[in-house]
Amino acid sequence: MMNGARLVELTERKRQILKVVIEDYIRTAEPVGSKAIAAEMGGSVSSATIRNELSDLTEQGYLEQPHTSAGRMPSPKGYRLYVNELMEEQRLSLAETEHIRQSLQLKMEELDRFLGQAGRAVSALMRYPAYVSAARKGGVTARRFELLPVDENSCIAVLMTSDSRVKSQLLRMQLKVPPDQLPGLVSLLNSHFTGVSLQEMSQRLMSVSDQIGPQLFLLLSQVVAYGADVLEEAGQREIFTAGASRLLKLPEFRDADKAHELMSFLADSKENLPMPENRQMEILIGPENVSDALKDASVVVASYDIGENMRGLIGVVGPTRMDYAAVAARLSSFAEGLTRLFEKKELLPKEERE
Amino acid sequence: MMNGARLVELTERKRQILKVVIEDYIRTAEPVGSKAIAAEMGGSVSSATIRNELSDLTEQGYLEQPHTSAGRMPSPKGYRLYVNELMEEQRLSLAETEHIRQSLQLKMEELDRFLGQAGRAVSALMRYPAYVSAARKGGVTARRFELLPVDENSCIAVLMTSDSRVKSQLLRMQLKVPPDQLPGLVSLLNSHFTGVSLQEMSQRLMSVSDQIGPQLFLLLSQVVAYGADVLEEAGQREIFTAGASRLLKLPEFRDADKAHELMSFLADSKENLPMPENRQMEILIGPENVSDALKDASVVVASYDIGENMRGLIGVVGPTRMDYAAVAARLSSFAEGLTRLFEKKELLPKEERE
DNA sequence: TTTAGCACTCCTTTTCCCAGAGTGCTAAAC
DNA sequence: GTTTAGCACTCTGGGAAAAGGAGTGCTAAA
Repeated sequence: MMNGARLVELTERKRQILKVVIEDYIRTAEPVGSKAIAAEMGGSVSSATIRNELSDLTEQGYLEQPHTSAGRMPSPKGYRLYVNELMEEQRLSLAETEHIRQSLQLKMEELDRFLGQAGRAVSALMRYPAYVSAARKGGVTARRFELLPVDENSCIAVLMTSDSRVKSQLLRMQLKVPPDQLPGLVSLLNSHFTGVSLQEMSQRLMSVSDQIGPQLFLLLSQVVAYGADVLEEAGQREIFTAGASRLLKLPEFRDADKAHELMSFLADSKENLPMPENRQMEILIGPENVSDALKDASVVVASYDIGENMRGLIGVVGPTRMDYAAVAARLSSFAEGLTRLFEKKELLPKEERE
Repeated sequence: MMNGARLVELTERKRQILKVVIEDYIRTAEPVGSKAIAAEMGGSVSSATIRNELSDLTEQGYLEQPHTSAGRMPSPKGYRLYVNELMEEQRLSLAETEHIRQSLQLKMEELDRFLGQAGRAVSALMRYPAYVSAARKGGVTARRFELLPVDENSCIAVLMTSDSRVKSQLLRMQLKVPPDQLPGLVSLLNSHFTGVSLQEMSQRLMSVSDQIGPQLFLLLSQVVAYGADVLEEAGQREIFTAGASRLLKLPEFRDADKAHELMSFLADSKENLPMPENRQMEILIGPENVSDALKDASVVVASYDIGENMRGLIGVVGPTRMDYAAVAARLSSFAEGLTRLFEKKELLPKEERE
């Protein structure tokens, strides 16, 4: 309904003018004047005409004036229209696609480290701060336990999770357990503590307490506690941010206080960054952001798949006048690349379908 | 020899004046005038006398004047004397010691995560950016391998390193290997590939190539390659930085360009941060830093022990006028706390002495 | 409906000035 | 000989005033 209204609301010329204003403002970070617009539109109309149009656009809330006799700059509403309708999908040059492809060709060792790298790459590419996260699609459970004896006082607990990640840790045993008792414990673990939720695990721990001896039970508790730790951690999302200092290069963040606010938000609030769950890509403009620190900034965020079980988000933070077309194009290309990469590399091999 | 010279070079009163200037400047970030000094010294001498002394101190290079008729501010040489001789070891209040103790009481899960937390804690405590790293004292070798069958196409490789860390990964096998062949492979791994350097490992891989069948050899290579990866990574130091945005609160970094330079240095150059190997604590003042980005900043860095096999560094970056006494006191307390913490908690249990 | 012209507004930059803080020197006092 | 008071001089920081400029809105004519 809003869209229909808009199409009537704005003549083709007004839309064109709006587009010019926004793209100019994106480039220069300065309010745009009628004369500049007239020039940019090929001189087919005079600056006076433009002024009339600008007046209308301002009245309708697409543009703003910092003060009476300044040029115009886009309002959030203006940016929104631009992003929805005016912006041309930017095509990436071959060179650039190649560049993105290459920056993904990094050694990917562990997911955490890799996400950090991805964040830095995106930030470098966009020249804005970026953030990355990965989250499990569903709940994670234990798939398999294993215990390896080291000596009488310690053993290694190995845990494979339902998303095929393997974690292990050395455990010190409070009470000595002879190595030949371990296999029994392992089968107990695998029969009772796999494929169940965290809560369920602690309940089952209680229920088996009388079936085995105290030393074994102590060790069992340790292993289960470790497993619970791993699963809990696996269910959480960690967020990596990169390139926050790029903000300082932008005129709108010359003011140290503003920059500080946003930067410490990026550094600390690993929680409140925009995380749209549904869409493939989302653009949040200024006040559309919930978070207060972001109210003068915009966020472009895309999602990508990590195999079949996980989904990640990768976002870019910039000033409201950020070059939405360019950022969106690159980010979506990057996200696609990530999805493909995780398909191919099988960092997390797909789970057997049951 | 320089020290001897210095003791003669400066009268007690000059030293006192120097101290007042530095501590004033630390507080205010403004050049200090003769009158203020006279007042702070209890009015026992007049400002004129102070001026004479200041003149001398400036000539000797301990103080600087931004321009002819401004107050004095300390030069790096002045700070150096202050740190070496004038600064009083600051005693921490009980409350503060307690605060430090508490900020170490965090869940420490994995070392990486923990170091990140420690960095943030230090940065919050000092109100300056901080960085943390951990490095193995000696080379790391493999201590023990294990292979756990998953199915015909994959198995889990577990590796325990000489510093008692356990790492594991799921391996996809190119060629099928029946599970009952694994034990033999494990004993081969443990007899030939433990306790040796990375280079040695690849040599031995060659030498055993004709002793076993091709499928087994392929798997063996995979495991050894994984082991080499782990060891290599374990030998590297990663550096965590925290609180970089605090720079923006300091008057000397109001200039966005300066702040940007230092901040991106902190974010990127995980390599070039000051890393004194020997001392317990080190203070590097302005130009004493090798790195260019740090030439207008100072660094206080302390080392701590992680069990018996590792050693870490924790540093604070600030303006040259940073409050050396306060930072040094807190940092050293923090480093001690870390050392004790790692002793107690046995995150990395001490290695058996052979 | 478009355009030229013009008066007007408000920001930005520059210039100017001045108060204030601080120095260095000199000459007297201790 | 050291310390101090006094004084002339220097330099900065900040604010006011002025100049400049970009841009608008309106009016009247094309």
